[in-house]
Amino acid sequence: MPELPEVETVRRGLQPAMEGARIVAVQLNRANLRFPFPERFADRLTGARVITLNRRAKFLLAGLSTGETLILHLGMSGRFIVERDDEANRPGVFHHEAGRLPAHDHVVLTCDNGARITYNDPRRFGFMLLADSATLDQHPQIAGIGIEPLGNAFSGDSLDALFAGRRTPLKAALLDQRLIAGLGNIYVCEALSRAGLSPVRAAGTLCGPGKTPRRMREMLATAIRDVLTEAVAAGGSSISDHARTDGSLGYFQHRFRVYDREGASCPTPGCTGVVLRMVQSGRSTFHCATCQR
DNA sequence: AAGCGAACCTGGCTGC
DNA sequence: TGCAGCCAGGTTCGCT
Repeated sequence: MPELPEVETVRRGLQPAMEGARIVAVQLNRANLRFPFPERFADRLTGARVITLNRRAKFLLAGLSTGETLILHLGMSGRFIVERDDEANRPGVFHHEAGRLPAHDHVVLTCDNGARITYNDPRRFGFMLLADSATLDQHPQIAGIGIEPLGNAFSGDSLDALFAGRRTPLKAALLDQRLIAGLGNIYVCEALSRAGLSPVRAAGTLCGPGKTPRRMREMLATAIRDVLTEAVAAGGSSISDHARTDGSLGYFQHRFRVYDREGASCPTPGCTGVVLRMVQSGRSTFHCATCQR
């Protein structure tokens, strides 16, 4: 489920329960997720205090008092459930638990503030790792990650440098985490729709000094930033009562222009096209061939 | 070197 | 109702 906005929403949901809390118990219900858990994983977490909870790309990074950082990735279907002692025996109070199978509760962290944080992941594409905080940037999972699209440095000029000489389709280039960090299938489709750019266009055609490529990459950078910002805001708007930590799409899914809208009229004002679905490198691309060139 | 398909898993939905 | 087939928001591996 989780692309950048969903991971950021999960981070904000977990922050009140985790940051400043000490982990007092760790329950592992299996030996691995996508990867095996680190050696002595439970021992290395137990007693640690969570100092910071940050996000990089689609990773959550919990900085611990032990000098290690807990690296979390939700894969396709990972989610967190936060419960408090007084709510522990009232199943159903969390609407997002609908359909949750306890068989997929793989990790349970108990904190000294009474919070119990459960990681549930049916497909187990997610993972948890530990890294030395001092050298976190060199960790294989973190090193080589591209620019943060919501950071101050991201712009059309960034795309000029990243896409130069690339003949790969825009769709694939935007999904490449080594170039831009945190985009996934949904937001790539949405950003290209907003920018009026074809997913099959070669990425390198946005580069160079010309007026047209400059305009195209500025449009794309703006579209990426806007769609992510709006999605984070929409996810955040549902946190008011309780932590929305399940990685679901919140209310933003009702605002998709093209994703999962095959056959619908193109939402671009004045465009008479229809939303099409195609497959690029094994994944669905939704787009309008009329206004996306 | 880059680019593509397959693989890793399970669950949910569609259609016969 | 049952079951086969297809699809899913991510990443990595291995083969052209």
